[in-house]
Amino acid sequence: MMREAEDVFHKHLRKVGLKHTEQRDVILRTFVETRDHLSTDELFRLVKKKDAGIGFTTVYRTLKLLTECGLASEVAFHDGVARYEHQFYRRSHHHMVCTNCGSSVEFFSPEIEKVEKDIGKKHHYRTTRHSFQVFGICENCSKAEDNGR
Amino acid sequence: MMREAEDVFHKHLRKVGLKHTEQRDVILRTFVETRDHLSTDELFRLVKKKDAGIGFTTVYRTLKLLTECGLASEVAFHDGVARYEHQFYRRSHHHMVCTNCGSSVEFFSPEIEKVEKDIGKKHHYRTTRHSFQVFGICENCSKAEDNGR
DNA sequence: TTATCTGCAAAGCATTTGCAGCACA
DNA sequence: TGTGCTGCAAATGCTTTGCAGATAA
Repeated sequence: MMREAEDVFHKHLRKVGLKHTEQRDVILRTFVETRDHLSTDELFRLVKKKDAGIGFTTVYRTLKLLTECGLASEVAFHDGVARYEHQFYRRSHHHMVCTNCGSSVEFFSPEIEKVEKDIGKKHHYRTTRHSFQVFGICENCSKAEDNGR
Repeated sequence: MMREAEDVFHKHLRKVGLKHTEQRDVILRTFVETRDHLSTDELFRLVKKKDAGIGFTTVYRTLKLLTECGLASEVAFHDGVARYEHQFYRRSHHHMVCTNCGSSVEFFSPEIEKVEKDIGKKHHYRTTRHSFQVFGICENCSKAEDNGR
């Protein structure tokens, strides 16, 4: 998986005439090996542990590159920061976020894909993507609330 | 409709011990009579046409108040600005946004409500709301693209 | 009278960009 | 050898807050 991600990334770099650098590789590897929804800043902190010399700007710009070549995609948790997750070999999925503690679960829902298609057809839009998140309170937080009473 | 919106707003103000001012009324009226998805800044510009003395901050804070009492709700178009729409007497609905020209259409989809409920139950979340948007290219922009070739 | 409101200006914050020196090809 | 890269610092753009004078109750 890591190998293939690197392949995709390096091909993309060559294709658009950009260079292959040590920093970009470190950032890609850190991103792919993390199973989470990272903000630019969170990824930056992880990258710094491996190579303290890499700056925020480089992480920020590399994340854009990863998004361009389809390795990363933005997910909106509506908490004021952009988050990214890796899209390598992953089925289309969605997130449910706990508005109390910020934890999230992923789920798959073919119905949603169907709604996108149907609505596009109905209104003559050529749809490209959609965004769907569910918000609520997770089991743990619900319990904690009850105990607090 | 305007009358009822004012009622809800004034009751809310009294309830939380806030005052009824001319500015707040102008902002409410402007907001309710506009059928659109307004950013704070857009609403501010409309309000200024009626009363040039009203400042951005007041619009911003009043929009928060309207959201608190359920008259407004935030919609995410993912373009970096917060947008609001009025919720008075409106069925739950969603948006499809053209990523080229920014225009949008509204649609209703009971399936989405069902998915929220089902997923919440499955993962033991007490769901409170969800966010769903479809993105694509509208008919006009598609045509314009074709003509451009 | 007095607590709240208003509008200005300034602060916050995440994101983006300009630039001088560095590194890959 | 030269174009692109890096990281710093500063700019940007939207959102939020502090404050002194104004206003509703």
